[in-house]
Parts: sequence; structure tokens; C-alpha cells
Amino acid sequence: MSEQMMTEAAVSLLVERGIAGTTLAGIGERSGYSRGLVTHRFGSKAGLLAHVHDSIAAEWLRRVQAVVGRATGVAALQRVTDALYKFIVDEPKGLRAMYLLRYASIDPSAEYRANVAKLNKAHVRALTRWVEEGQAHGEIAAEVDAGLAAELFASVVDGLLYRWLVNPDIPVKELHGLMRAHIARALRAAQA
Amino acid sequence: MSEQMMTEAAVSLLVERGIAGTTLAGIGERSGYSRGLVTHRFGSKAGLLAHVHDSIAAEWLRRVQAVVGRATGVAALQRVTDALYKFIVDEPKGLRAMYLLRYASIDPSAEYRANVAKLNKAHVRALTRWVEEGQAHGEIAAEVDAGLAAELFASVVDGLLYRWLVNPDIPVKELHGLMRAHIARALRAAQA
DNA sequence: CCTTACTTGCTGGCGACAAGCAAGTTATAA
DNA sequence: TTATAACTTGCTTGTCGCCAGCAAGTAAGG
Repeated sequence: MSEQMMTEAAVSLLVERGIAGTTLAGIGERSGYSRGLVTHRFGSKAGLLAHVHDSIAAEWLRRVQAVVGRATGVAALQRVTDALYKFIVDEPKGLRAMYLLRYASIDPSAEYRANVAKLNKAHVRALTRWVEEGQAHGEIAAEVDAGLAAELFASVVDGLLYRWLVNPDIPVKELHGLMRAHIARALRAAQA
Repeated sequence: MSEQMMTEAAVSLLVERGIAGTTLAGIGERSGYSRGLVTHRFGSKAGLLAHVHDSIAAEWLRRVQAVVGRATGVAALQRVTDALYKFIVDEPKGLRAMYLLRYASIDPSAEYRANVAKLNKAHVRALTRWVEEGQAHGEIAAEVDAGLAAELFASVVDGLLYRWLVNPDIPVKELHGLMRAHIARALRAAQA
């Protein structure tokens, strides 16, 4: 179906030329259709971008769920970082497109912004729950503020991806290892 | 002078309407000039945005240097976070505009991108040096990979600011405290 | 003939560029 | 010293090309 084709064309164009450099006509034509079909289907450029973002985000969610499984506490957070590392290696283009869109949504003119804010909050909720479960099992120190730790964890992930987008040569693998170590140490220890 | 006026108009428009929503004509007129002056002065929209970014970045650099002074090691990194927190409180508009531009520069179509990459590398170099100095003084564990720790620190800062941009209600103050604590614990301890 | 899938024609807005104008400022020469 | 000519600076206006968005239209299958 044309939606799928156009979404794929959009991803490749986004990675090649960025958001501003990606035109609706370009997407239509690269996917073998006319210049007008994208608008017709997705209503607007923002609508298309939201669709692209959400479809990759769904794939990311699937991966995280598969890797984390029923784990909780430190193991759950570590596995999230594992999934992240794997995603970087397996599908750099998709991840790049998703974060390109996600960072662009900071822009107040992006209607899409509220969606991303909601998504971020959902992520933090899930992370918070894992931390709390770790505390319930006695694995994670009780003094840890679960919500705060979750927010910081999410920040590290987002920040790392931003830096990777700007400079793909950063030592992603080593940073992944360092994160894993930090998670364990920070959560098991006491906290201010 | 008109440059200063237009830069200020640009910052306020960027915060209000974002990059896409900010037009050159709008900047020119808000600053009391004609629609064409911005292009005439800065060559292009990208040129203007680079100028806006760099002038705020210079202010940020001044602040960091003032706060860090001759400190090194853990104290230096903690004071960077202090400066960051203070900047968020003192000049949220400027910081917001700068990071809006910095994140937008991920976009491959932004010529500006190489500049930001260079800037990021310079930051990491400074951070690395502070960590190494801390190691020389025996304050920071020798096993710590200074460059890696610096990259992770920079990621946390960037990630936090991203999250703050999307959702200004996150507990910035508490996160600042948590970061301070993490820095001390992570660097003084051994590391994988 | 009616729906579904797609195309084509058109418009307004914006960035970019080029030409131009007005108010200085410096140079020149009687 | 002053008149005027040559040039600069700071800014404006006219115009072009590109793109998103819209509306009308076409083609093909049931």
C-alpha cells in the first residue's frame, strides 16, 4: 500500500536531507506516486511526520517490551539501555529519523509537541514503576526518589541520542557499558 | 545598532513561535526595521540563527568560566551544573532559544551543524581536562575513563535541557541536586 | 455509477536576491 | 573656507522560485 511506501521514502529522505530539506513532492515521487498524494493521505506535512514518528516509536516500544520482559528494578533499566544500543546498531536510520522528529517537536510551531510531551511522560511513568518495583524487592535503596531517578535516566538516554545524532562517532558501545554500571551503582547506593 | 535589536527580536520570536514560525520579515518589523534588513545583514536565515546561537553560547561560556574559576575535578563539574541551574532560572528565554537552535542543528539541511559538533567537542575537551586534573590530584579514581565520563556528563546536561524544553514543569531544582550527588559518587568510586 | 486511489492546477507565503535610495563622509580643487 | 564631486553606509522595495496546502478532476474496479 502507498502509505507504507511513502513512510519509507519519508524516512530515507529525512535521514538524507533533514526535515526542512524533505519536501512532500519529493516523498511522493521517490515512493513512485505523484507529488500531491502525501498531502492527500496525511492531510499535512505535520500529519505525515507524526505518522512517521509514531510508527518508529511503536517499533521501539515493541523492542523494549521484548527485551525487558518481566524484569524489574536495575535489570529492567539495564535492559532498556541494551535495547537502545541494539536499536542504534540495527536500525540507525529509523532511530535517527525518530529522534530528528522528536527534537524538532520542541519547536512551539510544531503541533506535534504535545504528543511528544505525553510520550515522554509515559516513558517516565514506566521507568518509575520499574524503580519502585526494585525498591519493593529490596534491591533498590528505599531513599531513592523513583520519579526523579526515572527522569534522570530518560534524560541520559535522550542526551546520548542527541549527541550521537550530531556526531555519530561517539563511542556508543562504551557509553552503553558505562550507563549500565552507573545504573547499578546509583540505585543500589543511598542517595541525597 | 540594528544587529543587536534584530538579535533580540529574533530571540523573543524564537521563544514565542519557534524556528519555523519565525520569519525574517517578522524579525525585521518587530525590531523596527524593514522586512529585508535581516537578510541583508546576516546573509540568510541560517546566518542569523547562527549569530543568535553563538551570542547566547558566548554568554553561557562567560557564566561557566565565572562560576568554575580555578576549580577542577568534582567541584568543577558540580559548578557547571550550578551554572546551568542558574542560567535556567535567570535567562530561560535565552537558554531556550539557544537549545532550540542547537537541537534544530541536528537536521542535515542545517549548514550550522558542523559548528555545533565542533562546539560539543570543545565542551567535552574542557570537561575531560577537569576530570583528568581531579585524577592527578588523587580525588577522582584512576580507573575512570575521563573522556567517557565527560561525554556522559555532557549527555546528561543536553538531555535534561531537552526535557525541560518539552516540559518546563520537570523538577529542575531536584534534578540539579541529584546530578551533583551522582557526579561525586560516580567519579570517586571505581568504574567498569 | 459510485467509491476508492491517485493526479493536476493553482494560490499564498516565505527566503533569497538585486536594484535602488537617502544620508552621511571623505576627497578635491578653486 | 567652501563648493561639489565621489564614494560609503544603512536600509528599503520589487521580484523570483520553491513549497505546503487546497480543490477540482480523472481513472479504474466492483
